[in-house]
Amino acid sequence: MDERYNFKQLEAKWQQNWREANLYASVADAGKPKYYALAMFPYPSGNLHIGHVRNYSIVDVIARFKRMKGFNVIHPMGWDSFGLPAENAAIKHQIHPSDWTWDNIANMKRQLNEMGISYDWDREVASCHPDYYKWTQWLFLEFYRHGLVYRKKAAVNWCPSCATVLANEQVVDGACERCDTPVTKKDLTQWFFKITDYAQTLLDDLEKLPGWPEKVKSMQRNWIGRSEGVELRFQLEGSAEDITVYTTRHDTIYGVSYLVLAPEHPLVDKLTRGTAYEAPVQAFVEKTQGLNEIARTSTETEKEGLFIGSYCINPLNGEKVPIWIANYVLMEYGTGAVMGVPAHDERDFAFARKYNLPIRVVISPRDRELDPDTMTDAYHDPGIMVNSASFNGMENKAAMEKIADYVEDQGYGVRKINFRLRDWLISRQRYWGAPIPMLYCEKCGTQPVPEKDLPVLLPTDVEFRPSGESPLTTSPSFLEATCPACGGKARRETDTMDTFVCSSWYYLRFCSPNSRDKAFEEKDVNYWMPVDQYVGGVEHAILHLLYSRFFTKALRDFGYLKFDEPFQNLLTQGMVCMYGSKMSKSKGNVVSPEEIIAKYGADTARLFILFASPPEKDLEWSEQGVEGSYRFLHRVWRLVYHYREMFKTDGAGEMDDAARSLRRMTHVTIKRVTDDVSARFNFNTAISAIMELVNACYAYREHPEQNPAVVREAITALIVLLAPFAPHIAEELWQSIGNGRSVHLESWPEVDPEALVQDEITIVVQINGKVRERLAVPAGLEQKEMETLALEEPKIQQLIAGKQVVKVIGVPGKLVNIVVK
RNA sequence: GCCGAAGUGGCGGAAUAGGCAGACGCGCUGGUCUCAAAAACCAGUGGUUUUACGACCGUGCCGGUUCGACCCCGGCCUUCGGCACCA
Repeated sequence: MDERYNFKQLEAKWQQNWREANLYASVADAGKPKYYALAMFPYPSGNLHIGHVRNYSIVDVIARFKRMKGFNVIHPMGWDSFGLPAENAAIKHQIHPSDWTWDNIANMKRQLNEMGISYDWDREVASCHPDYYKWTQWLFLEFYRHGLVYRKKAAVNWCPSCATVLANEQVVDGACERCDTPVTKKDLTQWFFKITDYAQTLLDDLEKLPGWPEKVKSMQRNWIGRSEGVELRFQLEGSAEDITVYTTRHDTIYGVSYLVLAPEHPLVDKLTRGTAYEAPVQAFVEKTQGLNEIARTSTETEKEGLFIGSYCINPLNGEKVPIWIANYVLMEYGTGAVMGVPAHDERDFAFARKYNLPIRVVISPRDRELDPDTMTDAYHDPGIMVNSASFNGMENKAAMEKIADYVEDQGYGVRKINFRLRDWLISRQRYWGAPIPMLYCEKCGTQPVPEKDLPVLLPTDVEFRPSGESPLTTSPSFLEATCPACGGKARRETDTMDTFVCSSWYYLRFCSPNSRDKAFEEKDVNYWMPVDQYVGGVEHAILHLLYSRFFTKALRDFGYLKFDEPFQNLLTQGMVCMYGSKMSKSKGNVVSPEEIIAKYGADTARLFILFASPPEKDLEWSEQGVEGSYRFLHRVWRLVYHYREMFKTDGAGEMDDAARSLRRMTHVTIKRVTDDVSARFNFNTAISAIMELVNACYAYREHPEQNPAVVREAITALIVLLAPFAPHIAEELWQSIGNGRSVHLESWPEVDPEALVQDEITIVVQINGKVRERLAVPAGLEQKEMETLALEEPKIQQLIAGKQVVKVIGVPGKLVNIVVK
């Protein structure tokens, strides 16, 4: 054994050894309990960043721990390798996206191996490989077959910089989530996944996920945005047509003083064409549409509108209601038409005041009367119905049900549940993605590519320059196809799929990565799935995690899966920060994992990152902290080195107090580390417990009488406990104390309850809740005896002298509190 | 506006079921070793006060429950995150 810890040589040695032994391969085995540990697979940008290191270190600890606990662990890794950066690099550097991507994958795989992460590389997948995207396309066709894919023309989000459309989920504050460019609207015919069919289930089943952070669940609830209300028809005056509005406040229908249409509403043109209102209305519509998404949907934007010259009839009270258009009504939500109730809605109130529209109170607070002329705010609290015909005097909450019943009975409208969630737009006008496997035949119309013709391969003869159209349109060989129905000429769909489609099912492919004739084998998937522990950044709280849940539910309904949630437990790891803000190239506060590993080694890097903060919290990077972890590993090394000879004999020594105390420490540490790792994923406290054991060993080293058996037990436990966190040094030390088999194949140590027993414990004596004295007492002392002992203590006697003891509270094993007056 | 999370030494953080606040690490101070330094090892390290023993204060703020509150309850403040002219 070397006297010094030489991480460089030892880490390389063991990485090679583990690879050659294929130590982390996983094989389905119905006789063993399985455990699926998964980190969100990365986009192969070329280099591992520190966030990856954190993510993969966390999952690696879990995987290694579960393996040692006897689980059949699957811990795969792959590449989310379609996407824009490859294409941008191709344009910039004249490299093919494929070459760029595969080079990056090779480099990142090397970096991951240098981290010592225990992946089963036999299961590696890359979403840009034809063997993978063949099945992405197959899934698309399955969804199509089941009516969950459709094509429609819609005003869609367009990112001018990325030159492609985006899903709603990819628009953040009106800007592209990738490049921050403000998104514009474009009318395009695009492919959609009907995720809205699953809105209710996606919402309800969040209840089945107690292992998910509340935060992520609430984000998904917000995004799905369920609301219960009523769709109500207003007859147009002097016409058979009507306008349907959606409202969640049908208790206020008697307070309607106007009706507002979205400027894009189809009736607007119809009602104003050829009237005096046509010109001003058109001007208004153009002005509103000129606004970008941010201005259009901001609460700050001044509410503006225009009367369009028509009236309709309030079905409940027969009143004539003027029809307006306004910038605050959105065509995309509900019916694109709302009723204006100024007395009870903030926006309507502001609008009515501005344009002098009547305000009628229909819900009155119990303690005062509202005066429409002097009100300064809309009233939206509960109250009593007024000015509402037969509903007067009712609680508005109760009236809501009654009015909904009435509306339905009279045929004025129906109860309606609305969702904010939109269908998922998956077409992308870019090259580096899975081609959408559809054909257009002049005779037969839209035709799916037959399964036997999959994959629809990406052509190589394409022009990458972004033009707003898919680069695939520049490849004649790709465009021309044969109609599977009539054998005539057909044209291929040239858009590719959103990369989130690829990442919505990769966790299934990991179960059967090499299956040639199926996306995944049912027996594999039903053995390994669901994922027991999923770990990744919170930035995917909605996007990837919602899409994956949708895929799993749909595939269950198609009959391919037996479960309906893909990820049992989810951990969203915190960001890695430096100088208080997230590491990013633009802020210039990045540290390179490669440099850290070169300087300190992978074990140090892992240890620091796990020790500095619990996994779900943000982590402040500190080079001094890294050095502390490095020092600790040296300290462990020297300790084992010091005791190396003791492993060459099997002699025991006398069990004196010091030996007993070290043995106790060993087992306390086993208990603490086990609890911290299994129950809480608090790796920081697990590591601190290991550090305390090391400190205890150093203290014991000074003791004149050494007990080799106790030392061997402590050191053995230390190395095994350290193995999930710092796998290389643990392996080296393990072998250097005479073990031939890998430490990573060892069983997790068991706590010996005998070792935890103490003869004497320290209790605290409080007077009025303040600690006044500490007493050493025999363990297991009865409450009464403990109280007596505390009261007899001279110092306590002195402190309570002359005072009246009101009460004595004894908590066995902990403390005695004496209440005095 | 609605929903969610957080607030503890100089710093990262601990306190797992209401029972010793500050584990562990960083930093700092002192010591040992050394010609010297580094490394290593040992000791100390919340604040105020005291020669000292000790005493008092202390977990964002105000109040409550309790023998006892970082922890539970009520009300605020601040920071971060999500949703938001969603009808």
